[in-house]
Amino acid sequence: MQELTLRQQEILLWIRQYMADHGIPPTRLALCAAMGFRSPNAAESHLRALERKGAIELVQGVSRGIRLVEEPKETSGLPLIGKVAAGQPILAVAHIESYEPIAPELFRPVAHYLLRVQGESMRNAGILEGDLIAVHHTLIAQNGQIVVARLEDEVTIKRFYRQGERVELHPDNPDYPVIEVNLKKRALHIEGVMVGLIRA
Amino acid sequence: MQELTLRQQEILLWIRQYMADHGIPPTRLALCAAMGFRSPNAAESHLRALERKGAIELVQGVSRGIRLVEEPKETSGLPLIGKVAAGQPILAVAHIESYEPIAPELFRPVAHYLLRVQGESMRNAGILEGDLIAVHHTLIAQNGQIVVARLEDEVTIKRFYRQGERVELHPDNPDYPVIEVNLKKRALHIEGVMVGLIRA
DNA sequence: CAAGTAACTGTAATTATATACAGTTACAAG
DNA sequence: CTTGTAACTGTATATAATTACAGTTACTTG
Repeated sequence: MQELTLRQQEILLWIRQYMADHGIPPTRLALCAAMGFRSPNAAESHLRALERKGAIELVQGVSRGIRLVEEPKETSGLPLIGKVAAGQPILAVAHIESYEPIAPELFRPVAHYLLRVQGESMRNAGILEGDLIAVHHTLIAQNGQIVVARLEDEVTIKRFYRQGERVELHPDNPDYPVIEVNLKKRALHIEGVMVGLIRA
Repeated sequence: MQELTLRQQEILLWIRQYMADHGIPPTRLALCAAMGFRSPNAAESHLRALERKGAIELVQGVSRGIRLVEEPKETSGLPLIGKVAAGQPILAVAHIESYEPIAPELFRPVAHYLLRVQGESMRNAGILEGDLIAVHHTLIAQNGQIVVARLEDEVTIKRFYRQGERVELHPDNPDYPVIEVNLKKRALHIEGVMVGLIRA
């Protein structure tokens, strides 16, 4: 959205207020009356300007055909992370598929985001492909916890075991191999620990 | 709000959908087109009826002057059902352990309540002891669906298969037996179907 | 200083929309 | 059997609303 002039901001604000009050968008004439315009064309051209700048959308030929273009707001809920591209931070906005209406406090410790599970490597822990796991963002994990780990730009969900410099990432599925990591040789980052699961 | 006729419910539903889609209430003519009316007065009188029954409000002289009257909605969240005592309806208030902050619409079809899982009989379906399953309350189930069933006062979660009078309730765990029911001999009630799962 | 743009006035025409009035059909209840 | 109501058809009309066209004024920018 382009920057609005002061007057345009004022008008956009009024439209928002009108819609909150009346449940429907205003007409050109209502805008005239509110702003003190004597010409409906003043309203019209303001609306056109707002549309040009991406603040609203106009549906032509339709009475009250004004749509607010929503700002990407943070709803109370948890961001759902889909596929994570290699080498990018997990919480990059680009990865957010949607916000799910789930209270973070449902989980203990609180969940920070949801991650869609790919593959069946944690099948025996009751984690299936397509499930959403709730993740608490933390850098430290206890032995035996299920963690979201990043191993050389690859994000994976495994059970975490550490002894000194040696870490083992265990799948909960005999068909998958245990991953052994020597922290001195390969970079391993804990992104968070699993605190819950949603299957929708 | 008074009770609506089937047709009125249908129309109210359509209005809701229209508003969700377009961001503005519909006109009488739009309602006509959608419902197949040939007369705008059909739309008008339906709207009047809906207003009389308190489902909507009409603002006279104003285009698209239709306001939805909000239902006093329940505590947003889903009731969590713990142990169900034998012989009692599953949704008895006495069984409600708590309300969990989860939107029913997270699941499709919508969830009506959560049920705590006891036992490991559905282990291979990724359903573990202590998990909460989201249940859509319905009396009909399709073959293969995971259902909440009541068999002689006992509530159980199993996969449902039916052929005529014979029903099989399959666990997803080879350690548990398949339960066979002849509907003529034993009473079996479907309480609902599983639509999701929460592990907190 | 010319050109572009924001922010308007003023008028007019067309179309979108609400809404009244006069009926019809079917069904349920007293 | 009448009365009431839901669910419409069909016509008509006033008014609500959009939108085009022709201007004006002030300010900013190359």
